Amino acid sequence: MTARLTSKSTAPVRQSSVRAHNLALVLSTVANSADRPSRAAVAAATGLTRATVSALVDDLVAGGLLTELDPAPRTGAGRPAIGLALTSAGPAGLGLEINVDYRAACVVDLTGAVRRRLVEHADQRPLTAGEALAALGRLAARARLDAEADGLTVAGAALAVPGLVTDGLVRVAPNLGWQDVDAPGLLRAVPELAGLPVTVDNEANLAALGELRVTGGDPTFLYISGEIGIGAGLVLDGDLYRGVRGWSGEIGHLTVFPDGRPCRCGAHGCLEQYAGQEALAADEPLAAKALGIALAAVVNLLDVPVIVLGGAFAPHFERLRAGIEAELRRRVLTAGLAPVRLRAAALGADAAVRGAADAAIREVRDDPAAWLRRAG
Amino acid sequence: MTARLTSKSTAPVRQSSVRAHNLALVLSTVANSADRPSRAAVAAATGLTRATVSALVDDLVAGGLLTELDPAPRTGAGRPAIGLALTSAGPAGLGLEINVDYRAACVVDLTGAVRRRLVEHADQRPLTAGEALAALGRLAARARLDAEADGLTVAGAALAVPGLVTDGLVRVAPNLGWQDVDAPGLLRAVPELAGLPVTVDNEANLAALGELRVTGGDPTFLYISGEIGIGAGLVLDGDLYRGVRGWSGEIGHLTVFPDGRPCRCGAHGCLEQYAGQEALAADEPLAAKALGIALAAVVNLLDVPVIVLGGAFAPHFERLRAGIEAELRRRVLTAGLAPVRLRAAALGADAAVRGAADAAIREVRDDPAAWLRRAG
DNA sequence: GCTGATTTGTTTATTGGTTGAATTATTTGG
DNA sequence: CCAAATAATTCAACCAATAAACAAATCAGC
Repeated sequence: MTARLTSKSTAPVRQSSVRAHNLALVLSTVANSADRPSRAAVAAATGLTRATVSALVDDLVAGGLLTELDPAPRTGAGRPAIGLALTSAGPAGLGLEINVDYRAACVVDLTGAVRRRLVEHADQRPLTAGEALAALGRLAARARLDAEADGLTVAGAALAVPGLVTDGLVRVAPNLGWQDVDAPGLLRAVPELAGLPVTVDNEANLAALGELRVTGGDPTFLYISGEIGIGAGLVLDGDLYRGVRGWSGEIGHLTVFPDGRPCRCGAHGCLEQYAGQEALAADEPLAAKALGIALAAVVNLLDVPVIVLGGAFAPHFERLRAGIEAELRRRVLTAGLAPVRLRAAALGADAAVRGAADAAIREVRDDPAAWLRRAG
Repeated sequence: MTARLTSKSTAPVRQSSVRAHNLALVLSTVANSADRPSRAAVAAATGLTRATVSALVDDLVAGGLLTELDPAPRTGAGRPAIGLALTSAGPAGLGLEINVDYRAACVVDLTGAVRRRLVEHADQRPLTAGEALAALGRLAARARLDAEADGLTVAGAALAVPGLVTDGLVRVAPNLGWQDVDAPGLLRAVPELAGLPVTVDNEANLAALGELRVTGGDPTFLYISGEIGIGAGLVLDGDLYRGVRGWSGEIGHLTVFPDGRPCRCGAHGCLEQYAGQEALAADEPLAAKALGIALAAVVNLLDVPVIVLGGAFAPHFERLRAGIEAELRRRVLTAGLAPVRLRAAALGADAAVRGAADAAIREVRDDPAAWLRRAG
């Protein structure tokens, strides 16, 4: 079957786009293979011819994205295959996070392995955005040097922040006291990071992306993270849904009890008042019910088959589970047809940094042609 | 700028895919141009060369999708341009709808003009699914013949039903008394419809798609329709989001008052109990508040900038507006940054049939290469 | 230990599709 | 009537995938 490629892009397609797509296809096929596939196996899996796959693989090997494994896995007769695998010495993603009481950096290589992890505990609130980002920049520079000492090349960085992000601008991060901060710009100002592509995103979004890497099977799920606020990251078919302006996932302010407790946002009965970190710590009896009501809304609306509880929810998972599931059974219209699956997050407090690093390396995985061009 | 084409498809890309994409690109560029663009204008708009555009346009003209307009719009010096426009005599989409008290068919041509509209009022509930679909099939056959008399060729059909749809199967349509009905199969059994590609979808989804065509500017919005139940269709960036199993948009069973009135679904406090057709007719005082709470949830979750009230809500729009907007202002976290826009639907009761016809003709617009292959 | 079967990977000619430059066509303005 | 300008077409070159033939490296059987 041939691809349709009728994506909504208004850009023309040339032959080089074909190559770019097929390079990505080969790379992801190798990445998703359990064992080390041969060129022939990749050809069979993708539908491309062996000749084409050979040419593509040669480019990817030359560009340092794939490696040929000498002791190839054998079976039956015939010329022995050459195993292919993602290289662990090529490009790497640099994940960064800035939060209320710590700064963190994380380096992930193309295989998804965490190669470096640096954390500095310190209250960020007394600092200006510029000061905090300068300090984070120093941490990032150290991580980059460390990574390069390991033979890695940092291809790009992504920054996780607890706030609303639009067009690379942190519009507002209440818990940090930030407003309209050009975080990527300030980071790139650090000499050791000059020229590095830097993106910013909401921490819940990136944590969801981190969970995706670990999750394996489910490409569509809602990740809900309880930190100071409650945020959610929605992954639809392996891609983050960010909303039109990047302001999606504000599940903490879903109304669960319309005339309930007043919330700092000005409304009444927000989920955050019943299942926020303080409520959880206080063993608030309504937490599970409130979560169940809010999550049922998400499922009714979006038909999300899996919900992952992360952040501060993860440690309370077993306690909350029954209550949430009871509400889901009652309130989800299609619960009878297929129950919603509830899971605790596999990653802990470092989900967001980890996800940020994944997001950065993902750019290379999704568009290897761009990397090959850069690498020359 | 070149397209990346790194869609998640696991299919290989060949040169023919490039042509398919660029054919669609040219067609949609012509469709979205206010005036009749020349080949040169299309080239400038798309980034393709004039030579390529000429070749593509020739194919589209030969295949009966575009027409050259003799009196081209003139300006300044130089050889006069040949205007291009979608043909109104080529392929057409056949929209079908079956609902509690009527059957309907609708033919829309490539330009989006409604060319035929047939409605039969009759209670469908006493009929079996087979009987109802046979009757609808006769209506569809008539619409098809009428369309062909007008020089149109029906390219495909889409059917709107008030129920849950998965993989072309109507899993359950409570108000019709249907369960696990292979509606496309039964329709194709009608001799005059043999060989026609038929799809099924939920009525709210298709109504949303119908509204998209009329709406013009906003490619992302939530359409909410109050019929017997309350359904919603979510259009993200011009495409319908159907959920993983096609069960999205069940907004009628969002919880608005957790311990409120019992609902036929077994839960308590569902939106439907406060803003359903009966509640609206009875001038239920809580309708606007309930709608506001539910819609605020959607916006917080998905960052949808526009909400369209359709179906039974449209006539009550002015009465409900202030109440809904007040709740949105209170409960949407980002309301201060950019208010949610609320609109009454432009289409009336025929939104779903109309949307179904649009969905059918959309297939041709999105993949003209397939049509050209079929047309020979 | 040789021979044939088998599978992997590469080479080569062909095909399909876009590009860029040159060419032709048709108008306006002086 | 000619020059400038704009539209559309033609044609050689290029790029990428394909199909088929070919080379390489192993196993199985005698």
